[in-house]
Amino acid sequence: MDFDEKVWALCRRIPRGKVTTYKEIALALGTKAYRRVGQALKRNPDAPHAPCHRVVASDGSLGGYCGKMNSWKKIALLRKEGVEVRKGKIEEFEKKTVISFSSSSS
DNA sequence: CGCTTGACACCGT
DNA sequence: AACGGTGCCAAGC
Repeated sequence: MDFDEKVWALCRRIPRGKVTTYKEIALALGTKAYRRVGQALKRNPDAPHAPCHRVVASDGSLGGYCGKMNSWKKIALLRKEGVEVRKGKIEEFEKKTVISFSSSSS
């Protein structure tokens, strides 16, 4: 289980309608390399299996996974999940940011 | 081995 | 509030 794999694993653990920050993920893995998390998702070999779009920046913004592209389709998808996005920012971000989504399931 | 870069984060101005 | 600079950890050149 590499660091990156853990990241994708966490992403898949994120409940629908909720999001998490790179920071929390990194800390959850026991590190301070927020950037490593982002790169891990970027390299994401399991893209369709890892809802990286549920991972946002600490500001509540989409970050860079699509916020700079015209791939706002993902944003629309987030809204369908229950995550309201305003101008590229998460509504009620602080309330949707799930931290200890942990591995209690299964 | 050392410098630079990177889907970030935080403090200071 | 927006912009700039610095810190974090790892990978690439």
